[in-house]
Amino acid sequence: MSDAVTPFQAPIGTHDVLGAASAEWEGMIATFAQFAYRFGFALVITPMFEDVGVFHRGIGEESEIATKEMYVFTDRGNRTHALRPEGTAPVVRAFIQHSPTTPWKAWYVTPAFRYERPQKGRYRQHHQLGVEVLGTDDPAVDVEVIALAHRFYEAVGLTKFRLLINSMGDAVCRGAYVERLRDHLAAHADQLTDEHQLTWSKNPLRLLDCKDANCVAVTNAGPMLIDFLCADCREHLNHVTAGLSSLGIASHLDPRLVRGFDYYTRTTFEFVSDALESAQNAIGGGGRYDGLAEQLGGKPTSGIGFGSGIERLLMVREAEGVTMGSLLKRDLDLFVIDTTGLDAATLLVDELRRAGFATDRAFDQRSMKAQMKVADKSGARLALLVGPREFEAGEVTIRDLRSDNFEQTQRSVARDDVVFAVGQVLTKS
RNA sequence: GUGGGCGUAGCUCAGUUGGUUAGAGCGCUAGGUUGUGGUCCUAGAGGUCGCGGGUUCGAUCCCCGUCGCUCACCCCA
Repeated sequence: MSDAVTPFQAPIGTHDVLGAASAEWEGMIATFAQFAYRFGFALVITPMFEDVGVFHRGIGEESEIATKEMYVFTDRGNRTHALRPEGTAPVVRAFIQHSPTTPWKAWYVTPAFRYERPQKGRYRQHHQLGVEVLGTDDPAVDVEVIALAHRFYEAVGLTKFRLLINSMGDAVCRGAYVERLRDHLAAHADQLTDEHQLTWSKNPLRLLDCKDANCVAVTNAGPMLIDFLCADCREHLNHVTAGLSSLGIASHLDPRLVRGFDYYTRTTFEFVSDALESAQNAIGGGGRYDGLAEQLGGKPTSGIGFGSGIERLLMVREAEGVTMGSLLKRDLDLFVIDTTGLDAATLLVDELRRAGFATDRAFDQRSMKAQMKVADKSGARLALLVGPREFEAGEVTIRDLRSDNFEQTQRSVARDDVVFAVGQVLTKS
């Protein structure tokens, strides 16, 4: 006797997508792919894991993600790899490795892994849609990337979201500001929360992201980067906000906006949803990373991108009660019912599928009634019946499953005319 | 990493102040209709009451542990 085996479950913080959710996912990804194509982006696929250095040098060794959230492992060849915690660094690594002509516009859809306790809208494996543009620092590209995100959100039915924007400065002005901020924090360190006692000197910008009232008070009283931008950075930011404005896209300057990765320079942005009560209200974000390629060993190359969480988008869609329906039609055209006990369905289904119709069938020799039920649930427009009578006569019965008076509209056609006949019915509706 | 809530059928949930065979709705299967779905009726299948240990004559219920889910902190998509 074998012992009962406890069934395996998906690992903590991960989830399977199937059933009703799967069409939403497929629709979300297909819609994004369509927008990316429309905006001139091509798909890029990079490995799920990289040398851990790609992320350490990219997102910053002191960042939360690098220090305690990455899935780092050693392979059998003693190489230290990390599962990708985000989408940008690997794409930039690929850019450096292959030197495509610039501007290089790439889009991606990928899982991202972070070891953290799951909660609403936060998982150990989540999925991101995003784009990157390498090789130009034209503020018009910033506008294009942000506009792509904005138009995409609109297309999937979101309405209650805001665009927050800020500038992180560049090599010229950011360093000087960080020193000033550090000095300010040093003078008020006693007012910061315990967990920030180590953070403020190592990564002072992180403090701007804190929601603790005392921290907010301290940083609000201190210097703001927006006031210390060099002339070039200031002009760049002005170009971006003006460009967005000309497209009718409102942006809200948020001088406190900083993001979780160290690689950002100049334009930084985040889309937040007002439809969510929860703490996880960011549906996407990104920014410019003009120093990243160099940090990863490449030639100095400007870059900008954004990423958006699929789980978050679907969550917000639900929270907003989007009524536009499924993003993707996934009902079948045809369902073949075969009660001959022979291989009539096998041949008919193959012919119909080759002709381009979405077609399915039942198995296991079930009764006509049972097969009809399955046909109905499949969402198919037409049922094609082949019973002994049709088989003998060389015919197929076409039944409109979406008609109120299907008895009247049911008719038989010659077996050889089926493709033509269903084509007529399906194109005129 | 820290803290709260919750684990009963595929799903959503009742229930037992500890006591024989644990329930409903939906879903699924079959029949009513010997070749016809969406309505209706009938029947059936499906549960080690998350798992392990303890207390007890007896535990799905009480206690402890554990695993998982969930929410919040932190952080982020």
